[in-house]
Amino acid sequence: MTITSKGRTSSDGDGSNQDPNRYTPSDIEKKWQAKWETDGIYEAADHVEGKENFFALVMFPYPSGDIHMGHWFQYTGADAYARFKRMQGYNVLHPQGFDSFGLPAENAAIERGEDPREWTYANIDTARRQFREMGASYDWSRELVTSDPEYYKWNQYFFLQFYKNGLAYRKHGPANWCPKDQTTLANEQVRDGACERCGTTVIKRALPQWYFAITKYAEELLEFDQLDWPEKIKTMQRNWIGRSTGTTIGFDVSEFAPGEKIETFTTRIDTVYGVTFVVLAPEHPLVEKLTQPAQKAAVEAYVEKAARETEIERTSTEREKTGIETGAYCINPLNGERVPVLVGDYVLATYGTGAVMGVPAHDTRDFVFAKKYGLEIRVVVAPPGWDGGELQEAWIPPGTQVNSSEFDGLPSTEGMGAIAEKIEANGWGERTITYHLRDWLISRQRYWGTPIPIIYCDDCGTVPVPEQDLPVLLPDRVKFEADGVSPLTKDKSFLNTTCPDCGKAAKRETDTLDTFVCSAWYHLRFASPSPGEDPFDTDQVRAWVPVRSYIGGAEHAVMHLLYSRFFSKALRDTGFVDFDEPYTKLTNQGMLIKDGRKISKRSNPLPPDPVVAMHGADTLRCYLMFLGPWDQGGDWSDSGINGIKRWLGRVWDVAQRDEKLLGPEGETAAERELTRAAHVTTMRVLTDMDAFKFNTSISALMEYTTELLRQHDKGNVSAASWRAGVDRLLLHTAPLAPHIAEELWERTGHSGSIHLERNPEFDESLTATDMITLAVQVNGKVRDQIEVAADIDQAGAIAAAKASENVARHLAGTAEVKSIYVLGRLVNLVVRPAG
RNA sequence: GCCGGGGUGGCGGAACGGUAGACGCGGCGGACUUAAAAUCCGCUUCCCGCGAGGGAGUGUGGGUUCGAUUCCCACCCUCGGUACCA
Repeated sequence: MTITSKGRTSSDGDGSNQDPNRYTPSDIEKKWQAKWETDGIYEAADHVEGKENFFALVMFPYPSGDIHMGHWFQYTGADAYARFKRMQGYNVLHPQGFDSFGLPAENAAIERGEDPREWTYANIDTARRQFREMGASYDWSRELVTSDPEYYKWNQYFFLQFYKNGLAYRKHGPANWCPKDQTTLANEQVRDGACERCGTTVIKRALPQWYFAITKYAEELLEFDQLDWPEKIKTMQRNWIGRSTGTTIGFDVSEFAPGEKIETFTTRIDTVYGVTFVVLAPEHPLVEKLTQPAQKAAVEAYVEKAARETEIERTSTEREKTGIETGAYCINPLNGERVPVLVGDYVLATYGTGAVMGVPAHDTRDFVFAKKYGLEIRVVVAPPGWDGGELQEAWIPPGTQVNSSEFDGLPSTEGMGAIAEKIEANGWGERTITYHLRDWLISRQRYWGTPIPIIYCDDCGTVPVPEQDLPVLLPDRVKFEADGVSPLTKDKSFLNTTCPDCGKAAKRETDTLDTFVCSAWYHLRFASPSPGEDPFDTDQVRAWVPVRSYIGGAEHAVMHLLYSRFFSKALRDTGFVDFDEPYTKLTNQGMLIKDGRKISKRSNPLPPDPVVAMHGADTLRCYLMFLGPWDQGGDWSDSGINGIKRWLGRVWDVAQRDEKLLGPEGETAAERELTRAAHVTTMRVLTDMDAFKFNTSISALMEYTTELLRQHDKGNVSAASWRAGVDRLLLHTAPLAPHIAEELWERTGHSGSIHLERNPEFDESLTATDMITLAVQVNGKVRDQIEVAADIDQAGAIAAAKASENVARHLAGTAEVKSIYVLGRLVNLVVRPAG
């Protein structure tokens, strides 16, 4: 086939045509993927003369099966950005790996009788192949797999460092338990009272469990000044940490339990004179001591019932508040009043002090509760204009202190501080800050995870595994039994060991670490993949971290992202790193949906492989990025992909047209027009790519492609500027469609990879035109469009506007009020009826 | 309830306070073809009009402005997140 000036090439990929000039994605994509890998062009050196390092990280996948379209959406966008930054002249590190520990592997193993390790590593092989088909620019030399002993060894190592420094501890107490997954869960992994993974209602179970002391960093984790993160994620973290300032105040109960006080926490100490009862959580340690003989049976029954209920049931807003009297009374230290002590299941043992002061007049829950049990409702913060009558509902906003002894008449906003001061001065309590954030529960009663490196010895107690004995290897070929209990508890060769201190027989800890421990520091290992005897090399980490661009889904806002921040701070305080934050810039890709619903393997499937086979990876990449603003997600439809395919076909065509048909260089209008289009395109593409606006980048490139084709058809431009234009098009296309760009770069006579080239530059002064179109408005309505010289002045523009026939018609019979000229845009003639 | 997105043609979506609908899909018409596919060219917000042109129009109602998709106020819908947090 000969390519003529009108030459067209077909871009359908049926492969039946052997024409070497045909765009056949499957051929060129395989070819380049292999070559890039052989040449190692995406492997990042730690230091390159004259280049600034840029760590472009994307959240690594869990290898639970095929890479699906949602992954493509996320990873092609992240890859395009990394490629763009590389072409901006940065020394870019864009690694990939697998977060391969976790429940799905184990569940699959139980369901299908497969070994979790085999299942996982088979999935990883598939995922690796699919990533290669995507044409992503990963530095595979740094790949990491978290279930490899050389990785999880360091989870164990860090656990021991944290243990030594008081940042890891074991505690016996109520923990979230998922009955289906047969394991405890961190608070962050409980959504609406249900297991984040399987949706099963979570119950409380008392167990000895390991924790990381994330709450020590609660205050520091609220600092986001250094972080260029989406406001949404920062807000979610703030809410999760849940800082509230208030006052703890003790209510004396020595009449019933000598020397005891009920500590309560409140954010509304201004209402303390309105306390008419105090409620304890059913689990509160004082419940038993305070309950009077007459109430004993009833209270015990109530507490037992509450224990059987789930947190969702107990905290449902629809549910009626219930409570029961203990028969005991406590003393409000401010006014000496004796108020009843109740037990109520709407009070949570895990928040604040596990006891609340009841102020029905100024708290919605207390109001309902008081109405139900006939308790006094005493107004102490009067609403504006309050007549002293009964409230119809709790008054929450500020007001004026009443019934509050010497504080009467003060605005409650001032009463708040004054009352707190009095309480502190008298030693009744103190101003306190509480957090919703709990310590990170890291124990999992499951097999497929990092073994916790602890040994229990009858004589020496809890003994950490010595560092030189790491890793504690996860045993192979374990047996899974129907009871769902972790095989580690039954594997004698694992379980039985000797005490490192005294040498006597001892038992290993059988719990494994939460998989979120793996992802809390993986970026450090990417920066330093083979450091020898250390978890990572400090200089290498310093070269790359903090991560300059981190990409991932918003669903990790309070799990991974919070844990990772904690890990950075804990590693800083244990002397491993010298920075505070792991990821200085975060971008969330949006969600890819189809038919208005999230894509899901079962209910709404959308496998990428058939699309790649039919259209090619470049087409799919670009299509996903063209769907809409990438950070807001996309709406998949099968039909639209043709538009991208046609565009790439046109790129293929335009790059290979015969330049001999074009003329010599000269200052022609067509030449200037082509130059202008070039600079406008580069300006748009550079701006948009940097802001993850791949969709508008692509539309700019589509327009530029059309312009190049049009100019070639006319044949009035020089071969040199034509060639430069094609180069520019290919360079801008390279991050988005890397294979076709590379193929055409080679075919147009370049040596070396296009992906190691620099982005084209632009000169803003060359983006201007000689003639411009001005809109002419009369009273804000467009009445004509006029062509004028670009350098026209205001008077000239207004005169030209008035010369328009249609404009003149609308001006007839009016008097001029004023005329506005917006430079290069429009003229607005403001008039009113004459006379 | 509270906190964040977002409501624009038949569809996905563009628009520094300045010609609303770029780019693409789909549709319609045409070229090429024996024919079809592919490709290329043109048209395509709605209403009135042969046309020139006119009117309406960015979820709703107000406001600021010469001019508002854009800024302000009130509200509706929708998608995420989150909550007896004392």
